[in-house]
Amino acid sequence: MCRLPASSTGITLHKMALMSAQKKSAVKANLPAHEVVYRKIRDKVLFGKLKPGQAVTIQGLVDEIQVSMTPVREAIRRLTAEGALVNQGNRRVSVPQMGAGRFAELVFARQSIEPELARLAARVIKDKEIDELAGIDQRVNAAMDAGDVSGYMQENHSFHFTLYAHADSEILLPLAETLWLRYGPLYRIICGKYGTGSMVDQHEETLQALRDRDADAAAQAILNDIEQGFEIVRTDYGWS
Amino acid sequence: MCRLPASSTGITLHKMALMSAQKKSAVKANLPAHEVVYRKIRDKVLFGKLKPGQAVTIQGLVDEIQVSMTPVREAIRRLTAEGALVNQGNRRVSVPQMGAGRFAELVFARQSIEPELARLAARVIKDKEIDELAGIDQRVNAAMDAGDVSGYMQENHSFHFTLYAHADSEILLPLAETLWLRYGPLYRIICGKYGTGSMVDQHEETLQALRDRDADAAAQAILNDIEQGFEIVRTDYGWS
DNA sequence: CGACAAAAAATTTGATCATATTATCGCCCG
DNA sequence: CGGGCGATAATATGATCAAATTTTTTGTCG
Repeated sequence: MCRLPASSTGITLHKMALMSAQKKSAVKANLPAHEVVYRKIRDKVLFGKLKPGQAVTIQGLVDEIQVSMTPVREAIRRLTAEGALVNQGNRRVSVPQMGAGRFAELVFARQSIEPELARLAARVIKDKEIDELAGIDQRVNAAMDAGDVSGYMQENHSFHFTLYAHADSEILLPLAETLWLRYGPLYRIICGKYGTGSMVDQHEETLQALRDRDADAAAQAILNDIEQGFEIVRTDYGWS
Repeated sequence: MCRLPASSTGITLHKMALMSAQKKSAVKANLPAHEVVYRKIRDKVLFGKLKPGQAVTIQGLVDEIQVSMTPVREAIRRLTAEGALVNQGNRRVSVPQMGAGRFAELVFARQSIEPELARLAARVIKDKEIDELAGIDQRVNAAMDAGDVSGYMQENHSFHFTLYAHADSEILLPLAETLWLRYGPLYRIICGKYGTGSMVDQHEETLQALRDRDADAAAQAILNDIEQGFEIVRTDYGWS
């Protein structure tokens, strides 16, 4: 899946040293520029660094990151296709805004897709991988205790998608990712308003269901986890 | 929403004549190049003009359509994000192939999303719009009677998405589109193998439910329609 | 002497950039 | 308050660089 290091070609140790000197991170240094830009903006949307309605310009990103226009354009097209950004007709793009109708759609879609991913994952997940999930949940709780909103959102995302990744799903998983991209900016506002203290999750119940090898219980726990997040949004915005 | 014709700038009749001579359709001639390329490849995937596994090269499209690399790259990135194409690691893209597992995911996703779109649409659709749908269904049947596989697939797509468009959905509708993009190449093979004679649909039942203002019945009719298509695939490939 | 395999050159394809072109927005003036 | 003018940002192209595949060459072994 990932781009393999070019070990088959005649890359010498000398050249490797040169590369790692030029680029910052030697591990994922040879990622394409458009991929780097994509991930950068994607994470900003996903973790609420960008507000709903905020404009995203090509040249702004060209200045921010040091790349040319072409990779930025590609990244923006991709993000628009994934629903992380929207085209505003007059060739401008911005972070999408949400109303009651869109939120209802988002609720329906997440409740349909994510429990199924949890169910598929529960059937094949190994004990060792459950332990890894438990470790992520500890970091979620730590971030909540520390009042670290940004860290909470990242670790919470990590918990869900580390679980879903085990479902070996090439269709449902990308769907879930687009839904989280839509949810990110809104959820960040809610978290900022109420703080991490009021956040509750069903991660413990999920972990227990996984340890019991009970796929249906895992699906139900994820459904409950999602629903608890939605409930805060619903009451705050009055979207009942 | 659409790009307005550049009437504000100093475009002379002479230049207009030149443009319409160069471009085929004067109506949507001023679409961005990347959009044109995108629609071209998208329709090819959707209606099965490209086989599963078939490679799609940038330079091949540059030669086929007469545009530069940049718009083609953007179109391919967008289509990859939508699942119409897949990245094969070594920076090449191709039409995705399907196995039993992916097919099961596709079945689940379409059965979850599309009945809901039909339900939402049924609540707001007007009589006149139902008549329009009935007209499309007649064209579906005409294509089936004529044994026109390509026409059948286009009109069938038109029937579903003309209905879904009334749902006023910005989240579920794009999801359904990506699922059809995944389904297109596979379904084209099946249609080619068995011909349009063996195809059956639930469009009449759907139309009746819409006329009855029965949203649940409309959702059920679409669910049955989808299921009938899947059944042929299942038996042919032995994916039970 | 022929054939297979490994290595190297060549061609093809993809990625990035700098630049020209074109459309849109904001502002000023009538 | 509306229409033209300049600034700004987006689109599209061709050129350039890098990587991967294919083809050719070469050497060795049967």
